[in-house]
Amino acid sequence: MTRTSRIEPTSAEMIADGLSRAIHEHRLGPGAKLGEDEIGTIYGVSRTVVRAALQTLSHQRLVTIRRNRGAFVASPSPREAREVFEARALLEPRTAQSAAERAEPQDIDQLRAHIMAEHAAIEAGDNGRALHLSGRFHIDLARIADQTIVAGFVEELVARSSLVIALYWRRQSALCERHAHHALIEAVAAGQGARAAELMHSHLVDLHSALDLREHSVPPATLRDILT
Amino acid sequence: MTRTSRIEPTSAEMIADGLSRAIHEHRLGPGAKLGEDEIGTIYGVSRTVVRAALQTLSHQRLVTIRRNRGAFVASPSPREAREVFEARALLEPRTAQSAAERAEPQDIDQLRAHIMAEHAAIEAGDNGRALHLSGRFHIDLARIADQTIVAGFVEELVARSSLVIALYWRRQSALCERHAHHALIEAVAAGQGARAAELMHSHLVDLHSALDLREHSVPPATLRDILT
DNA sequence: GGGCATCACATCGTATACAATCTATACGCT
DNA sequence: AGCGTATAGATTGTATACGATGTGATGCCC
Repeated sequence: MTRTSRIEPTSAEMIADGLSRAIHEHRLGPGAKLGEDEIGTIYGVSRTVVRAALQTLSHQRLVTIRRNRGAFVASPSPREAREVFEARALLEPRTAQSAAERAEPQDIDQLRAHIMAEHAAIEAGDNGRALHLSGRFHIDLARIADQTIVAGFVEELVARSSLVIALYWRRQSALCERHAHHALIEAVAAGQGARAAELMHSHLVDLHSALDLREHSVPPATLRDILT
Repeated sequence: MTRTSRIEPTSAEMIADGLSRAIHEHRLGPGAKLGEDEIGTIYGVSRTVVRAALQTLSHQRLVTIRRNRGAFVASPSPREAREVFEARALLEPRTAQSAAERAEPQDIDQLRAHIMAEHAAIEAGDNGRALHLSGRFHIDLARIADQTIVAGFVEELVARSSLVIALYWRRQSALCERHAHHALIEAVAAGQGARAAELMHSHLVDLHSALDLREHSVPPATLRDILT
């Protein structure tokens, strides 16, 4: 969610947001074609605006644009997948630590609300939404840490993680997350920076180890795309 | 330098690159207006393409786009400036360490070549180019570390650092850089990861402390912009 | 003379039109 | 039949046109 202006979100931003959410919630999978005319018709705008939105998503690495061929939902290679989690393991323990050191009571409330919504989504069987909220938790943590720039990086990495999970997730257990996030909140609420960092690190390692990074388990939409 | 395709760089990419270099080399200062028509005339393309280029730069945070007002070279606030160097201090020691652990002889040669070119630029009094090369040094180090994603972040941060330096640089001494980069190469060449990380950290702290982050020392190009 | 409304101009935002490129089907050849 | 080529359709890349929104100046009123 790249929020450039606070009020009146540009139409291009709205479209980018819509597509972004669809990708996050796995309604659009890696490799899906994003035709300009098609999207334009759906949102009732011209291709000009759609192109701007697709370019935005392309810069966030959520979408791959291939010259004269169009835009597709990105499908990260195993290598990219590994790097995404390496980068997160580098950044997020620090944001968790800073968050623990600076968190105000209202921040804690916000985080707890997040977790509750996440649990609700899981109960309701809405896995897409649960995943989305789970990501937001990490982003909000970075925001609380009061490090805008790093928070931006984390946001991008979380988005890409969603694609990685869509491609390489091994088991369906989102349960481990519950405990991890809960323990994190406790540490943050208690102002235990070092512990928060440690918990975040092991949480990310857990996530990483739940991936099966052997060759594409699910080959992208069309076989042709791989060979092209 | 966002190199999406290896051959045939898109016209939009060429324009973005051109503007990017101009900004890096301080030929375009923070606050400078980037009119679409003006740029389009210069490069001989329509506004459509220019807009795509400006959007790219905007996503890299090198340019700020204000709705219905146009694009301007970004002028980072003191807070942003601080965060840029904080983020670098978080990322780059690690890339330096990895680089030291993985560097091949050819990588060392490349780094040395960079330094020599940098010195040459300084001797020639071409400060803009020297600054640009100095930035490339950090980016190449991240590349050698074989961490594409983190390297991308570093690239963005280096670019933004260039703006920060344009706004907040206190003394004109680029001499300290010489020693710092030289020492870094030695550590990398010797495979001393821990030492490389340490050197990188203190190098960045040095850079940061050479800034004067009290209010905008140099008000942006047009006075009105501040008041708006 | 200072402040405010109004108007002309410049610039941006979006839609549309045309050209370039790619995809896919159909045809002819070996 | 298999394979390569040609042609038609679809999709993207770029340019142009028009409407919307700011910018700056002029002129009026106080």
